[in-house]
Amino acid sequence: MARPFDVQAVERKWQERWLREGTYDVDNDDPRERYYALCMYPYPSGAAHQGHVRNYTFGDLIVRYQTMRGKAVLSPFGFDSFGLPAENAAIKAGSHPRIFTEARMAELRRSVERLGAVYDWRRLVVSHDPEYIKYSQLIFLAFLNAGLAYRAEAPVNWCPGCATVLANEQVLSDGTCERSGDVVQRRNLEQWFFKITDYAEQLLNDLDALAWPERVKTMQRNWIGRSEGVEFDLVFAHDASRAIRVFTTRPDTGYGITYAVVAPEHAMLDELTTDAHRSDVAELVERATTATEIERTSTPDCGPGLSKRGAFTGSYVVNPFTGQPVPVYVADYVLGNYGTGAIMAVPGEDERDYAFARAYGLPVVATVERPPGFGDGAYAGDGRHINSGFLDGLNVADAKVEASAFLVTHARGVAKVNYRLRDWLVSRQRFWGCPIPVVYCDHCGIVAVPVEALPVLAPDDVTMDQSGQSPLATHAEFRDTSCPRCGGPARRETDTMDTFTDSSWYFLRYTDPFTPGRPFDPEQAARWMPVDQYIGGVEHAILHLLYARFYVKALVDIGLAPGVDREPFARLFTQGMIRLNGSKMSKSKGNLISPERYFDRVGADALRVFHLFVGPPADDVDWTDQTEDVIDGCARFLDRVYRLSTDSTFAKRSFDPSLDLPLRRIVHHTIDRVTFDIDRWSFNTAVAALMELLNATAKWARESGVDDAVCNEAVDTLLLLLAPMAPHVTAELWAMRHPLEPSVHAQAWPVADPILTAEQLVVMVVQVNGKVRARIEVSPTVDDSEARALALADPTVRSWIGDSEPTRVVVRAPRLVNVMV
RNA sequence: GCCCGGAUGGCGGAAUCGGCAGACGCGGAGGCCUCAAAAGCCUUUACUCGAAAGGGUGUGUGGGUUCAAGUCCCACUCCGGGCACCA
Repeated sequence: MARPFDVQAVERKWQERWLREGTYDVDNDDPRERYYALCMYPYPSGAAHQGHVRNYTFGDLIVRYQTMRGKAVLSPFGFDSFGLPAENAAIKAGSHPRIFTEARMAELRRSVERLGAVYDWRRLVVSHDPEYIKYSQLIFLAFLNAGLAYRAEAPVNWCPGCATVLANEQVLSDGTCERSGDVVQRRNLEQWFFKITDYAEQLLNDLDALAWPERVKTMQRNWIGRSEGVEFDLVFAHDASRAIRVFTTRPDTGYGITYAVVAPEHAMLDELTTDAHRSDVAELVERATTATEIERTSTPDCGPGLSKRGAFTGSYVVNPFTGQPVPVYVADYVLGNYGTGAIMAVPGEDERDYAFARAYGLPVVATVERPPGFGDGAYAGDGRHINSGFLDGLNVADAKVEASAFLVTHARGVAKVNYRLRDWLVSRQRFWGCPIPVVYCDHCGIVAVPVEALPVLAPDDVTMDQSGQSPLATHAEFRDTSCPRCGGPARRETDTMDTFTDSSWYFLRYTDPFTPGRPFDPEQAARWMPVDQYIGGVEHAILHLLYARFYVKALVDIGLAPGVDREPFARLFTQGMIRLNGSKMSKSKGNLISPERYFDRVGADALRVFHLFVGPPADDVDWTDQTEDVIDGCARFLDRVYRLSTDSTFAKRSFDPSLDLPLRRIVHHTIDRVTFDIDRWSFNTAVAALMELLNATAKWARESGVDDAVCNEAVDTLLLLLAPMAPHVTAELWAMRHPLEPSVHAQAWPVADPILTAEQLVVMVVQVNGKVRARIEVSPTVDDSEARALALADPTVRSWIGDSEPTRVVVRAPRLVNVMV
């Protein structure tokens, strides 16, 4: 494309100036109203891809727009620089992850600068920076001190591909690792956990007040999975002093308990199992505990597969409602780590119990009346209770209340709330992460590394392989140490922390990376937080966004962030993903379309306008054969802006209201439209409005000649409104037109004149029998009877009505009249 | 299976409240400029009947409410995403 100016030179010039002058540096004592705009800090995977471009284009638009609105905008940048890909790449290259990572960081930073996105680089935060490590460890120790970090043996998810354990959140629903795709195995290992479950209730309740996409909030609610019910005892039939404890959300169905089930991991399984059934039970347990998640969950719900998934223990417990003994089974459909690990089974009202009962020939009792026409199977809906003694005739809600009360008095019952959410497993058997700052002493046990000794840094000369133990464990000099408490021989923890711990507080560090000796000054953090606008991909809906919420609440509670809002992100926007031929564009799929190519060919401004214009920001973008043409179209639009702004060949004339007022009205209407659209994140229509303004101004200048003041108002307004979207070309044109003024981005956002935005004439639609038959220009203030008279007097309308009298006339002045005949 | 989204011209999309469907752009067609091309500029472009004036049809499918439905209600189809033995 032949361009009317040297795009590359202009973009380079302004990028250098913004960087050199620190245009978007903002001090903590800035007196203006504060605004914190943040894109999720990126994993440094090298030069930016289109997903980054889209993200930072939106973020930069907000930063520049809010600055023009007169706010002190905090716009920081950083890198989530710890993590597995760097470690794996380093193993492959025989190099150090730091070398690899820092090279990728430099590439990404270069891309971001070439995009023209502006940041306060003084606040750069990097996960693997020793300062950041120090404070990540300080926070870990504070959690440990507060009882929020603990070490426990538990069945955990082991990924053979990554050679490390994973958090539940990192295992996909098909039982594979979200990163490597390997089938995750279950292992019993001693690991570090964070007590996120202490915050389950708050994490759930506080979602309500957040201005987040409903979809993301729903995902978090489902993940937390609150359920209310009753925990109570099922006493052994042969020994009333012993009992298994069960949890249920349907105490009302208690008369329908026809058996009970314990999980294969249940502590009392051995006690329950009689000699005659010992081998069957052992076989089932063996199968269940060695099975991968996939095998355990992929078996069909009914049919022959089920016969392999449960076994009778030989014992009986008593149904507290009927007093009758019911058999106790062990089955893998009951999970050891939810509720009490044991259930009362009600096949009449629970689908899983029904399938199991069918497969094992267990009785099914209906305790809730079925609606007419209901066939076989479990019925989970509402209805009158039947076969239920004192509960008969009650609906489900009322019966729950009565049954719960009964269990409280007769079966040591207590009301109980359970969550699906598990504690966050944070230790990783990998090298490239933040070391966990504790030592193990034979005398003193687990001892925290003293704060003065932080940071605990991993040595550089470590052999990294995928043996399954932490690479640090093989480094004797690091591993072997002395106990900070007794001075005796001790061993360092050699696991590192999940990288999601780093991304759980970086946004706090941004608010004050300046005060020495502390992660951040709580006073500064409290002033900037919460983030006013957080922008990122929806793939973090549960992982990062849940962990960060937990961190902030915990940091406030343990005194590290007093006064800081308990929710980190007031508004969240999740952008759509970019697809190429139907599949997500990603580095791992190797189907990236490099932004660099477009920076070189059409410039950053054109690529930015494309990402804004292509569709709603929340929607996915399909990168197709047409995309190249659309990007060229965006470059063409900017070229037209350039030509119009620099054209001095239009015929000059003096002000003429009939020629100039219509254009001025368009200009001021456009100010309102663009402002409204940016505020509601409708960037595509904001760009369309600017294209319309450009077209209208060019047509006006060409056809009627120009009055200088009117022309300048139109062009300058266009540049101001376009400045957050296409910062380079607008900065250049503004500087050419106003060499003595501050730059376009330092100007105030324009405000529309209400007199000019008020409508002068309205097109009133006249329908006959609901079909548009005429359009009449009317004053916006016409009342209903005038509108009706005007409509009925219109010759075209008359011809459609003919001789007949209208049966009804609906008038909505000044917009519409509908005549029925 | 459950829970969320979505379906509008050849394509991406627009349409704050139930009130002109298709803004804006891409692509296409025609024209101007040019020796010619590129670039630029202008006109046109939902489908359909018609020479035209003008008419009819039209927002995934089928019903409904309404003077009026892309928009609201009911049922369904397809596509995308999330969750999935959580008792």
